[in-house]
Amino acid sequence: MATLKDISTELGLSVATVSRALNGFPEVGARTRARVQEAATRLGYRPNRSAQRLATGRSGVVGMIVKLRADMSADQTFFDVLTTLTAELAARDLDLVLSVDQGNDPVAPYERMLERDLLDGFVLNAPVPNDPRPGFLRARGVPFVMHGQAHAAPDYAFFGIDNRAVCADAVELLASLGHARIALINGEARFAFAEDREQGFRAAMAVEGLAVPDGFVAGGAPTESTGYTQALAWLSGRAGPRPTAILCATTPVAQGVLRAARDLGLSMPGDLSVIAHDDALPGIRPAHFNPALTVTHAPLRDACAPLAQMLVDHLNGAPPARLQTVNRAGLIVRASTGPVPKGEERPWQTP
Amino acid sequence: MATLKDISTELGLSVATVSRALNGFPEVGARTRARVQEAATRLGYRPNRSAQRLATGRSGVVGMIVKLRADMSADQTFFDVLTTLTAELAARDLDLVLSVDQGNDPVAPYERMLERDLLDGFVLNAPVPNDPRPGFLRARGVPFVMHGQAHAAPDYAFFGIDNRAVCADAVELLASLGHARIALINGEARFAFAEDREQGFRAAMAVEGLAVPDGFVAGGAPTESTGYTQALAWLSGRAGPRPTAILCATTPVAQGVLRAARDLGLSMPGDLSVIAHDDALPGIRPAHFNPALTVTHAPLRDACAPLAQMLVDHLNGAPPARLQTVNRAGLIVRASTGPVPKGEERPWQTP
DNA sequence: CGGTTTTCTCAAACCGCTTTGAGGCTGACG
DNA sequence: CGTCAGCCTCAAAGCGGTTTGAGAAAACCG
Repeated sequence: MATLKDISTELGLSVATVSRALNGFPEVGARTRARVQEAATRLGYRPNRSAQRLATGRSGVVGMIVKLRADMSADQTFFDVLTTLTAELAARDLDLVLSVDQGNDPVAPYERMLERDLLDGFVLNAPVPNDPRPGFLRARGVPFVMHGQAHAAPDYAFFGIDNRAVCADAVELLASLGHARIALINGEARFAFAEDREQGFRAAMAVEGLAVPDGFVAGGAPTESTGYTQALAWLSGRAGPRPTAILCATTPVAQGVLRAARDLGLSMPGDLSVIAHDDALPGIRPAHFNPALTVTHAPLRDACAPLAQMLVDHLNGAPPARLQTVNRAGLIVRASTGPVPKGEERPWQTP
Repeated sequence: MATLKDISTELGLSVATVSRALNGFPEVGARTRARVQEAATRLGYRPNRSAQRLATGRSGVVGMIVKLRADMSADQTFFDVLTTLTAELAARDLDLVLSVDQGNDPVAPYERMLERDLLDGFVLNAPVPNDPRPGFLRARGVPFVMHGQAHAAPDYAFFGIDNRAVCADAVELLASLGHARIALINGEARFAFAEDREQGFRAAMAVEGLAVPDGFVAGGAPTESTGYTQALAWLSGRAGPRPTAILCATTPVAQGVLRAARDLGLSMPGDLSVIAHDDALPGIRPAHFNPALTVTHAPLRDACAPLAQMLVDHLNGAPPARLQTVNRAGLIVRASTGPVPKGEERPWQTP
């Protein structure tokens, strides 16, 4: 493997000039630079990361923590982000190293990774309310970007979607179709996004003048069985009048809801409207559900390029508070939503 | 952050002595070593990885390629291995960096990663017959370990299970229960493990004197729908006499088979015996299937610690041909296998 | 044409650690 | 007491880059 010195002797230049030429410094002449670059590609020169890091203090490696549950499984959505992010970072000459963690202390794995003394920064995900990680990393002076929005106006770099709007848009659509009894199967309550969605849901329902009785906002793991179980409970009518529409946190949840409705002999959207938020995970096709699923659509994957770029900018000294993006999910109306069933226009009684 | 030099000046020693004391070299006296270690902990010394790497020529980072399919999804089993492997490597002071690839050239992504000049070695997985990767990496002098066994007696380090025995054990169990019409839903034919399993299956059937007509060895993606579709085809009886037992490549496939059998009103194990190979993926509980699934059991995860250790040993100069392990899957008999149904003991006609 | 900028290039220091080769000190032995 | 191991320690040379301060060459100026 060719080194700077190889190039410099080859060309009769000093290593300093070669280094500058390659790194785009202005002091080096155009002709010299061209010669150097030609020689570099010809000799197959690749900077040695360790040497670069030693000299600059930067490694070109960033980290991410995989949170494992007790059963050793990880969040399915994590891997979609992981793979895309890896590719986006690689395109920007950054490598991503993983670390897995099963513990309860949210910052300990970050601390351990920092001790390995390899990382330039972190990508965080799945923020929770009052997440301790940003404070910890800022105190250590470690750059990071957050996937997801924990609070209004954080002072760090993040990419998120407007989770209040996700539910508000869905409620607005359903209300315009005459629905009054709308229930929500939210994500796991401990995550910030779920908190935001519930707020958006309740606010939009209030705007429409609709009640949300206790028990018709549920939460749980983003799985088919969560949707099935919860929908069965609601639609059996034992908990009071059936909802005429159900909002689902994810498309697998919606699959469960659809199955429950089918099992109960309900037609869609005749008897029940279903709408879900769609993270656009690979291998799940809401458009091919039966009926085709109406969704708010915001591919998780879309966050990766912005996050990668933010992290690069941050590492290059950009002020993190400037590196913030909030996307809005798009509403895609398909066949799973329709007008409220005749005779079911009555809202729930306010408790 | 304290450096070696800080310690050396603090103690009036040279950096060389301090380095040796800390790294356990025999030339340094016990008293000196104790003093150095005390000072190191007192000053909070941490060796600078980059400097160590620059000096030793090793980075402490190994790589792995994630193969993405056209739909951007990755093999589910990959992530189970990935997380466990990451943890096992970290325990041995190695970091794992990923690279994603969607191309057709099997070695190109490895080449690209090598160009980044960051890696000490690779972990490969999912070998195919005549896999070109080992040859490529050996030619480059890059250490690697393989998860899975591509051939009899390769000359590189690998960890695998005896895939012939997986099917042979299953066939032997079923034959002992009187089954004669045994079908196989194998994994994707392009992988080496599937080839081995089919060989094991056919060999064991031959030993039992049982025929395997065309069409009763299928293959496909390791999914529930593969199992459902294939089982439906076989069990409907349109393709000839039903099999009385079905071997499945994975537990999700078995789930599909169970569903198909239920849909057709078949009882298990009364009308049909089912057995699967169980990779022990998190979140899948064959013991809780209905009926509880008989399996050959070999957690993919079990490969990770041996692989990590092999890679460490290899990096430390152990001859790779010595670093080979073949595990044997355990047979766990549960409720999905039983005696052949009365009147169904007749084998298929040899074609 | 001499003097001053500007432009380009270089040698050398440095990052923090490992490793080599040499030398000083100790004690045992003759 | 002189000598020779053996034990300990040291200075110094890398590892492969980046960065500084200075000098040489070229361009500009009056």
